[in-house]
Amino acid sequence: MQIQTPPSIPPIEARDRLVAAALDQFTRNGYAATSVRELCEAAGVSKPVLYYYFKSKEGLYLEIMNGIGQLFDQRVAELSSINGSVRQRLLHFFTGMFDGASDNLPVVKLAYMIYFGPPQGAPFVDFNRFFDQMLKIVDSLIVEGIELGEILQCDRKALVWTLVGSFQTIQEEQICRNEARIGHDGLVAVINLILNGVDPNASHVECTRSCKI
Amino acid sequence: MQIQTPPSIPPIEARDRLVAAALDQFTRNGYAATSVRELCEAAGVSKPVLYYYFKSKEGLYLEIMNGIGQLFDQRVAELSSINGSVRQRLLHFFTGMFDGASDNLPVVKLAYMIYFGPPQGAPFVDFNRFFDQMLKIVDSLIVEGIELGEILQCDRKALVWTLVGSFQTIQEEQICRNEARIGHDGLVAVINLILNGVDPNASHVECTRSCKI
DNA sequence: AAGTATACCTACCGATAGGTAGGTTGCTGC
DNA sequence: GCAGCAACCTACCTATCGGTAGGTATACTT
Repeated sequence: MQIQTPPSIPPIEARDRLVAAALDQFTRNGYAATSVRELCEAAGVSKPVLYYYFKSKEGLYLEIMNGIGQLFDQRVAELSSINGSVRQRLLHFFTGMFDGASDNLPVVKLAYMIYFGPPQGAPFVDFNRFFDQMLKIVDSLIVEGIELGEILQCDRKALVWTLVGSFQTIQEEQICRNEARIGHDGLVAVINLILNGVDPNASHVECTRSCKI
Repeated sequence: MQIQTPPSIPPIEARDRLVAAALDQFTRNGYAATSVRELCEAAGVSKPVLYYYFKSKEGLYLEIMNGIGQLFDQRVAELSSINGSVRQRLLHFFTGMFDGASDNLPVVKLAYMIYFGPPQGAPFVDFNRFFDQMLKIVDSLIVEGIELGEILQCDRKALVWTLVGSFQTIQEEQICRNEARIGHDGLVAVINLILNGVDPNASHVECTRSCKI
């Protein structure tokens, strides 16, 4: 069988090389600005091979979208099964999502590009469900925290958006900067600062304010 | 002069119609997936007219990018000239940026698309300066707040990222959802929740915690 | 040995891309 | 009145697009 593998490409299957090339090229250039010719050159195959495995450019794109969805679902499942205080579970959830994203930066970068960017003629993929699911999980944990007296009665919606919003922007910093100015440790500091602000046992967390009673 | 203006387009100059069409089409479809033909059809002119005014597709794109930069700079200047407490100035700054963005959603949407998306063959435009400038302004205000005793000594970097991160995600919600689940009032609630958490005079803002001294 | 399936190939298709050549019309200034 | 300019036009250019037709080579099954 003729295998026209350029020496620099490891001997993986043509199909996998196409997926890898597509992830890379779609992240770098976007859907519309990435040609089938470029994808096949990067994968070291001819164009009919792409059509043989994926039926179309769009088919290859959807293959990658399905992969992203599965990655996210798997990660969320992994992070929903620890015990501890609500604060511990919130920290575990956020840092787990953050580290998972940092280990898959190209995939996450593509997901953000699609979330914020225009379709570019690509088939529609609704990434809102990722964000929505995060809001839901964090809200559940906050409800539990309030019920257990770990979190002050406060504007729950504001607290959810503060936590998820901070997380989101720190994650975005990893994607949009070559050298991120804040990372895992900064995320932990942010989550702690927020939760310290709504902690009923404030003296427990180094309250420096002089309380007026 | 032959003006082939479709009846639905108000009689504004061809150049302005091209800019408006380009903003709309680049936001909807992205740079690469928007053809010169589509732009000219939307503007009601023939292709040479675009080349007459902007020299190229790229030239039209850069015209819009310059406009975005100027809008942002003007807005920041407007919001930097009020008096009041640090909290009042922070609220004014964030709500002013938010309302300014809400009044120019297509422009902000395009800016986000470019910030998160790939170049798509478009000339590079560095939108980091917008985000960087926000970080800087908020950090200055927090430094002042700590000096004035309005804000507790705390992890300043964490506080900056919490405030700007929450703002950013709430603004992103306006862009990515047809019906945003949080808006101006939610933003105010979030900023207040964060600042309440680092307020030295906690009882002043309805502290419900029982302090242990 | 022959037929079938898989995994690839080259050559080519019609359509559209970004862009230009060469032109027309109306207005303005001299 | 005419030259020059601004603001537009049609017709056309080359290059590349997404995709297919028709094929080859190898391995496997009968």
